[in-house]
Amino acid sequence: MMNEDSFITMNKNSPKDRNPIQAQLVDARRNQILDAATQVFAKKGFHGATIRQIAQQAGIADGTIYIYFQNKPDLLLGILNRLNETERRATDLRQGLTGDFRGFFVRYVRHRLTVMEENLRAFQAVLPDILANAELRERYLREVIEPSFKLAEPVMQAWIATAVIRPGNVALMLRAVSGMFLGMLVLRMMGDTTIEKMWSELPEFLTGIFFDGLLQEQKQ
Amino acid sequence: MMNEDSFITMNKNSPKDRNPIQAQLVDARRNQILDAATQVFAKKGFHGATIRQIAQQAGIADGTIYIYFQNKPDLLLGILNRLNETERRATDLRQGLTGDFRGFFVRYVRHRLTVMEENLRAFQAVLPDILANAELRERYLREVIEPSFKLAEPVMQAWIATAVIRPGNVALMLRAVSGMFLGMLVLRMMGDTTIEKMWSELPEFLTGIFFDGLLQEQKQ
Amino acid sequence: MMNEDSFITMNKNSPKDRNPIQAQLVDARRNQILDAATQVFAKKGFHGATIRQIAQQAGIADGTIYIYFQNKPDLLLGILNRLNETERRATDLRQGLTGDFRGFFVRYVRHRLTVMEENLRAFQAVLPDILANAELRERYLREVIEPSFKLAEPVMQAWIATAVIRPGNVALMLRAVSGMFLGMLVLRMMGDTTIEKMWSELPEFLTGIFFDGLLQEQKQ
Amino acid sequence: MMNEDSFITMNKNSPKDRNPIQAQLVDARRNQILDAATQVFAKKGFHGATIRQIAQQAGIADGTIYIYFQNKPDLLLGILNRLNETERRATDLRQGLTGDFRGFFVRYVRHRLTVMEENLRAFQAVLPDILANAELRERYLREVIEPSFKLAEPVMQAWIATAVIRPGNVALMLRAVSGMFLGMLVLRMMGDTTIEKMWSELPEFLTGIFFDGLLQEQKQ
DNA sequence: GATGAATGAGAATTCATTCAT
DNA sequence: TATGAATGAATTCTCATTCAT
Repeated sequence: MMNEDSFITMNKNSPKDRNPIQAQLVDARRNQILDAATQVFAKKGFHGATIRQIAQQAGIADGTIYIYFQNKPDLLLGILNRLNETERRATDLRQGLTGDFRGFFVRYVRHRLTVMEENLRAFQAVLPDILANAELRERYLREVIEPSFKLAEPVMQAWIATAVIRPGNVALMLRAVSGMFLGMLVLRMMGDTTIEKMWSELPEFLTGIFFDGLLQEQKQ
Repeated sequence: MMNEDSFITMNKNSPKDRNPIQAQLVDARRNQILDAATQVFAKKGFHGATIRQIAQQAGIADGTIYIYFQNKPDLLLGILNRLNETERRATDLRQGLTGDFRGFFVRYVRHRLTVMEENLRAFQAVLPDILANAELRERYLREVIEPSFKLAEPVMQAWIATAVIRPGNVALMLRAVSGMFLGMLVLRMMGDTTIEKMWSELPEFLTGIFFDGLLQEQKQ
Repeated sequence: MMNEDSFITMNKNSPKDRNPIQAQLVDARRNQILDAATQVFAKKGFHGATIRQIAQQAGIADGTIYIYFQNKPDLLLGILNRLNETERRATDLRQGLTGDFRGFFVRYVRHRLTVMEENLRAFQAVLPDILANAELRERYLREVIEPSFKLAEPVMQAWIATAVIRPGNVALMLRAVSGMFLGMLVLRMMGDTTIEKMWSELPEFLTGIFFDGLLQEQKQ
Repeated sequence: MMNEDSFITMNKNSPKDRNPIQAQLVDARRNQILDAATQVFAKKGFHGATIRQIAQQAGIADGTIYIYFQNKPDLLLGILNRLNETERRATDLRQGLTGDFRGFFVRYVRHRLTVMEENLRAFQAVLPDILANAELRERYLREVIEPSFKLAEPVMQAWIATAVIRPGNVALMLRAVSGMFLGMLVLRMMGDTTIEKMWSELPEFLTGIFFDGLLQEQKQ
């Protein structure tokens, strides 16, 4: 568990660990820059954005960015890491193992979608280049997607074991659920206004689909 | 006088005369270039790719590309349009209005996923920059996504009217279904091997979810 | 005299001297192209103009131009040569040697200015590059300016000899007169509207200056 | 809190603080670049010159030019403006309103011609493209030529009012005088050696023409 | 640490010219 | 002769990154 975490988080090895105030200042500056980068990347895309624009958005000089980040791609990684951290926190499924399953599922979906909405700009900044860039893609897969599947799998297994959900290909089920989230996110990023307007109603709606399907129950 | 004039102005091979052959040649060349662009974009991303690389991949000179496309972004739109046409030509939702609904749905999903798989490289080449670039995003939304929703909406309505599927927010249903496709596509583009290996089983699996949900039927 | 002429005029050595109709056609086509080039050069400048624009203006294909001219600079030389021919014809001063001097001068100035006005576009096409390009400059100096000074010098001398005009530096007088023409031309090319509107009154006005000066005659 | 903020936002060397030194440096660099551009334009013409050549001549990197000038045409305008300012600072027509008119005129002509000679390279660098380019032409007319006519007009009026010079079309007189300068300049730019050799005698000579005309005074 | 002027590699694009048809 | 698609050299301009102050 510790191991997995370690490669995700950040700037522990700042030059002066000893000075906690220093470290805080450095972190504040890093976040200030990452906020600016997120804004600009989201609006213009990674390649459309220039260091100058990010510096201006952050209210600092171009060169200052290079004190806190090695290079431009590093900014993207920085955003990605912050996002991953959030993502990780959002993948806490332990509470769902007990109690009302449908209620838990709705709450979980709502939580995920809220996190997504809050980080929409960061996603918009980062996703295109995750898709375009093999290295980033690999990294995101290993560091975020696969770990969260690994986390969710035993939970899903438990639900099957307790006869809550139908036996089946667990891996595929997980991918269907998270793929649905991802699809909604991408549609929203594309500018689909329907999705945007209905975002808060999605949890119930999607839960309905996953629990009951779309069909009329003509079974009797 | 007549002679002189006619001699000067009569161009034997005026563009009109040889239109059909000409048009074929132009189309072939355009496709040759788009194929090359697809390859290179998929490998390097839109911005990572250079016109030179695309020209080399196509086996032509840099300048030739600019005879067929105004500029680099136009290549992207060219790929998009071609994809779009393929899609449009192949999709016929009307057949689903009669007969076995579940069977139709499976076939439809299989068809979509097959098209997606066949054009995976093209999607991978194009999607990141659609997401990154506001103008492309806008165009894609208006010219591809919204029209296809508009096409599918009455079909969905008909299914509700014939009591095949449960009444509900049609717009949201459509988005759930196509979002699911999109999600699967993106997961696959991200390199998820499970999705890749199981791609051919997705149609039945997804149909199962949309028709029956995930839950154990404990309802009675 | 013959020698001097020979390097100014054109395409005598067209491939087929023997066929006079051929030659005429070739000349017609050459002129058609030069007319087009004059228009486009005048509007866009030599470097701003493209072969394609000239071809379109002439209503022919790009490649056709290269049947009649070696390259783009050759078009400029072609225009220059046609202009020089005109210029040469305008420098005929022989009639001025007898009769009413002031009347002759007015007529001469009017003639020059008319020729200039008629060829304004050609000048506009050619002058900038004569000034910018050392080779063209040299050529224009040797082929047009110096010969016409040489032609005018004895005439001026004769006028001094007959006590019509005050003795003085003949070379400078000639340069003052033709420089004045040139200055008017350049001012007009620059777009000065006053000069343009008053163009037809310039002959009398300039003659007035050259004959009487600007001063009030307070001599008595 | 105060501390943190001040630490982040206080930029010791804000542009305002070091304005005077900064401004001088910027000016020096601009002039260095304009000098180089003048040299290269004069030798190769505007289009023949490349940014690289100008940068090399200035001893700086290509990109540096773009810190001080938006683009290549802007260099031309920069040269123009500098010329313009030199001109403007040096020209004072008011002194001519009193005292010896002929003496003033000679001095004025000498001054103009000297300025022209000193900046011959710059003129040669700039004039061809002013003539060739419609936009530059327009700007030069509005921003340089017309204002200087506007400046000189009342002076000329005053000379008429004080019966120094003969009444007449003032606008045309001004154009004749400045057109004469322009003509001399262009003849010299064309490489006429006579003009070049006699440049220093032009003031008296041209004054002679404008004051007395060319004619023998046979009037009595 | 912070600055921002300077760098220069690199890319898109244009266009004169050629040549197979 | 006439065409115009193809060529590819050459050029402008951008921008990530460095480094002296």
